Amino acid sequence: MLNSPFFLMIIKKEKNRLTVKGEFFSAEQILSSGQVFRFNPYKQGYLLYAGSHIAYLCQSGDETVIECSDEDYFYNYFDLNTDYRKITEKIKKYSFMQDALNAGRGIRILRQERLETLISFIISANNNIKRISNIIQKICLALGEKKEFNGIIYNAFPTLPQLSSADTGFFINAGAGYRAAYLTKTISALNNGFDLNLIADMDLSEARKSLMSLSGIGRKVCDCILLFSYYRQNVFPVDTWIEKVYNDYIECGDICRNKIADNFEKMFGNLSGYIQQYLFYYKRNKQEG
DNA sequence: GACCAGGTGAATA
DNA sequence: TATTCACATGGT
Repeated sequence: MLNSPFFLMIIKKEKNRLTVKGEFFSAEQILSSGQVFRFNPYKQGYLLYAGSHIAYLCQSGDETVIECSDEDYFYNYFDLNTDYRKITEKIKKYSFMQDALNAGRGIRILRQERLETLISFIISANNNIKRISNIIQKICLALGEKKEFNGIIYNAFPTLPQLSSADTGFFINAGAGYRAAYLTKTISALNNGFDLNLIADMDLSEARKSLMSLSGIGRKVCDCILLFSYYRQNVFPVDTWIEKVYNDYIECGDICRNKIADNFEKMFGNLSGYIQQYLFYYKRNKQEG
């Protein structure tokens, strides 16, 4: 049992199990916020796959039980050491954020693995989330190590050597389309001295310049990688949904996405990543309903 | 068929 | 520097 450092969230950490309580954790909201592509409904909850790990999330009321292969891994993964009450208190000051906050209060910024995030978001370009998930699942099935937890068989995300065994034809066959060539080029760069760990110590512009030198990584994919696997909270990835939001709330015009991202980042600073996630979730779900 | 989905890279001016 | 276009694929 941990002493929770904040009020509304009670966290219990036991072997292979986390218990989370409070308004700032929603399995449904986290999984459908577009950060993560490997999960599926299972029994009363969801199975979630991350790197070589697996978790079963089951939420009833405001309590979520997470049965998982590694409780320390998922404690960090779900960013449970961060007080989202403090963050949302600051965001509340922006009146136009009220609805988005109320709709997605249970969202958290995940701390995902670098290689998996990088490969996943190269695939995400000009694509939709269902297809992205299918493509990644095929890649994991074919290349990832087979694992077992509590009787559930699953595949880990492939390691770099495992990814390197695939050629462009394999990724086309997995459904990646024209992004297949981006993948093999970038995987090749990673095998030839490009060190993802060095990005963590660079300042933002240097990190961007470096990541964007890889094939298939432009400003938006780069910023998703920085936010979801390097926890750079001061980036504001701008995709088609966020562009709609900007046109709705800020100013409607023909401003390019990079400029929108720059403007949002100036407006919101270190709150950028959080605000981006609340808005993405809100806009995308409202559209579907 | 046209348009869309967590856009990028190359060509062009 | 900014603008324009082609690019796989599956769903609506």
